[in-house]
Amino acid sequence: MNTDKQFRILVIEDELPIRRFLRTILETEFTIHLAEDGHSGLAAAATTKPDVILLDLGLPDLDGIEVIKRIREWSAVPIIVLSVREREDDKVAALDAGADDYLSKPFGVNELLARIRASLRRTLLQTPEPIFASGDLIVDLSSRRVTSYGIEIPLTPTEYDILRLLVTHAGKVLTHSQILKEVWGIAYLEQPHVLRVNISNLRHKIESDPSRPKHIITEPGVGYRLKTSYCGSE
Amino acid sequence: MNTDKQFRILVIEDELPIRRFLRTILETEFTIHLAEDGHSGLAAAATTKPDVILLDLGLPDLDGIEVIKRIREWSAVPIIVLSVREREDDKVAALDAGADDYLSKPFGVNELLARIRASLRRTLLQTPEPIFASGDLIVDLSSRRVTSYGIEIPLTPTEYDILRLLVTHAGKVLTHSQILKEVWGIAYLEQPHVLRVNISNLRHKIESDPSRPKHIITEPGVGYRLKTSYCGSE
DNA sequence: TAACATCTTGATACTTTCTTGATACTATCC
DNA sequence: GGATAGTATCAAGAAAGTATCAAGATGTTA
Repeated sequence: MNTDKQFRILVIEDELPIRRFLRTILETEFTIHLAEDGHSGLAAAATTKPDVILLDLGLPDLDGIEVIKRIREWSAVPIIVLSVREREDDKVAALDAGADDYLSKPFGVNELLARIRASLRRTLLQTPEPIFASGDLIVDLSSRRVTSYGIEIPLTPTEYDILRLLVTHAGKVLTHSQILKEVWGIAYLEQPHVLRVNISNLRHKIESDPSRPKHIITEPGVGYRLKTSYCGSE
Repeated sequence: MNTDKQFRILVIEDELPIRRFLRTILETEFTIHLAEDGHSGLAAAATTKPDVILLDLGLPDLDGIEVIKRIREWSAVPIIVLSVREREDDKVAALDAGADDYLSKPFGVNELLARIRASLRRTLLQTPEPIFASGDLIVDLSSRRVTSYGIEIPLTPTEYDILRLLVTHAGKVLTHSQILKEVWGIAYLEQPHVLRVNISNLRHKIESDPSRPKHIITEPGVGYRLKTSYCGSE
């Protein structure tokens, strides 16, 4: 969240006329960033750290629902969907994927502005940074980077999924079944072995002494927990 | 925010058929409270502490905008406006008064449900879970952590299960059989010994003087009780 | 197809937790 | 005081859960 009065809005929209139109009506009140497809939109969401995202569902390269999910992996920024799709199913899918609001085109300018204001008002109170830091370990969910003592650590997709889950619930215990369900799906609920192997591998990458973990704590009989604000010397 | 799965929804709507309709579609998933005019709606908002309010703008006694403003004076509960008014000015006025969303009648049932879920999801992120605190002892059920004098205490699954049971019924006496049934299952009903051993172990971890327990009180011949708001020196 | 990274699975060593029996303590009643 | 019923503690073996290595399976890329 930006502290000055000028909030940032990211517009992800492939049609040039609408992009221009949105910029015109928004730029007097907000700082505008524009992206014309899903991939550059995702990149811009990470780099420009907008306070609100306006998203068109019909992008040329990525499905809009997919864009919402990918952003929701690391950010709680308000997402307002703008779409020509009027079908209720589309609205439900977008909202359940993590969108905050859904406006059908054509929409009224003042209504859009009012809905943006409503979103901003809600998030003014709270917005945690999507960066987890604890001692030597830094996990930046927006850029998908993990570093320890400043050195970048390459993680496999599965390892990163586990770590992301732990980071988004840092400090809390996640049960084996919770992790298995989120990372592998419900079919793997009864296979804690695969989780243990991956936790072991993860520890060998991010812990300085894997046999005495400082970050990923085992809660015997229950699950694992990512320790918050670990500060060396113990 | 309610901790159980059943969220509360307050419907403020003067037309009986719509009230009935909303109750029908919502009551399988939520606990529903109904109010038929502005004044009783405001009163109900204060007494029932809903997690979401559905508000009709066209009430007989008070203007809907006025209702939103009055609620916003003391509460941040999500308000979703349901209205036949299609004019953009009405939407802007409602949103700027503090409404979170605006749905024009007639609306799709699934869209309404999705927008309710979106509102609940947002508020779920920012409301911290309640914790139990009594003197030196702090039990945080949401992160499964127990601390005494700020020092984290590792508990075994069984010990934690017992303590959780005591915390969720803090102050009340739990009989031996109740605890045995909940923690070990009905097969262990006649084995109070295993419970005693675990209570003893638990006390040695969380009591500063296990032979004179301040937290887990023995009720001879009955069971055990977790003392609430113990504040030292007694 | 080869080279590479990743995932799954099995075997094994290791650690923690649970259960059980023996024993000691405490309060109450006679 | 002694008996009794209920309670508390200790310690050791059994059971359950956990960590690690490494080989085979799978999939991806050039």
